[in-house]
Amino acid sequence: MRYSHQREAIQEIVYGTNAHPTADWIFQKAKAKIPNISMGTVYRNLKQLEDAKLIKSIYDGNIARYDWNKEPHDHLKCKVCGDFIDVQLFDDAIRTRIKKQYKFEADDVVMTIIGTCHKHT
Amino acid sequence: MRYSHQREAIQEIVYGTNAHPTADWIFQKAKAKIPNISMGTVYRNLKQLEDAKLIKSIYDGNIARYDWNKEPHDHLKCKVCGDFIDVQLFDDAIRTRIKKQYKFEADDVVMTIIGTCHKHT
DNA sequence: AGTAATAATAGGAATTATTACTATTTAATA
DNA sequence: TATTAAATAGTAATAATTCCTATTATTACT
Repeated sequence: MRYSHQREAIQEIVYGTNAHPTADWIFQKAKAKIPNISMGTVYRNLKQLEDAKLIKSIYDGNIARYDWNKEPHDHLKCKVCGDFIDVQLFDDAIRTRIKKQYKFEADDVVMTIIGTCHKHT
Repeated sequence: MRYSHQREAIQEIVYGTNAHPTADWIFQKAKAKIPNISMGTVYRNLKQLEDAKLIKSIYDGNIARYDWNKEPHDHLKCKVCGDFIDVQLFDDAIRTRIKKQYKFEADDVVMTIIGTCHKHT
């Protein structure tokens, strides 16, 4: 993977927030630094960064979000403000047990708790 | 919600499979019964059926699938054949504990294990 | 049964997220 | 510095879903 100014900027943007940004949010931020960057560049680089295990993608309903946190973890999704919050629900032992429990070669456990966060109570 | 022939057909299709069908799959099946049914009708009715708690929707990556199984349960997703399999990973006690563990009013726990099913080993 | 009110429909246009294409630019390196 | 191929900008295309509107069908009320 050859260096590119655009990819560096995109990576910095993802690494600089806990908000689990969408491709469009990243695109808007990137335009501040590189005014004529294009959406295709954002998507291509997000995919490359993910392939290189430098970021992870998660689906929030039907849209992709990106996360610098590569550790196994889960998310709380607030249906009021849309916030996506990192949580560690299980230790690795339980996670491993889940993977072994079924006749299934498990790679990844994706878990999201949907509800209302403390800001709206 | 007023009766409609189309909605009845759509509900029967969802209730008649364990395959967690997509809107398009349901549309194809519905056309066999009602040749001029339209995609908008399928989506509108799936939403109504979900609002009426008669079906549930789940996201498989970025596409919606529909499920007649309204009980709390999780899914194994096979990345080879795309199969989506129902599993009961936790008992209700654990599910309840998860909901209480965070300062978060939790409505639903969405969990999917991604990997390879027994057919490909 | 006949009619009025309005929910639901078909068909198609619009939207949103994402991917694909292509001529041009740019980073790596010989 | 010249060469080469990866990366880019800009734009077109695709896929899933939602929206719009004139027409149709169900229900409620005579």
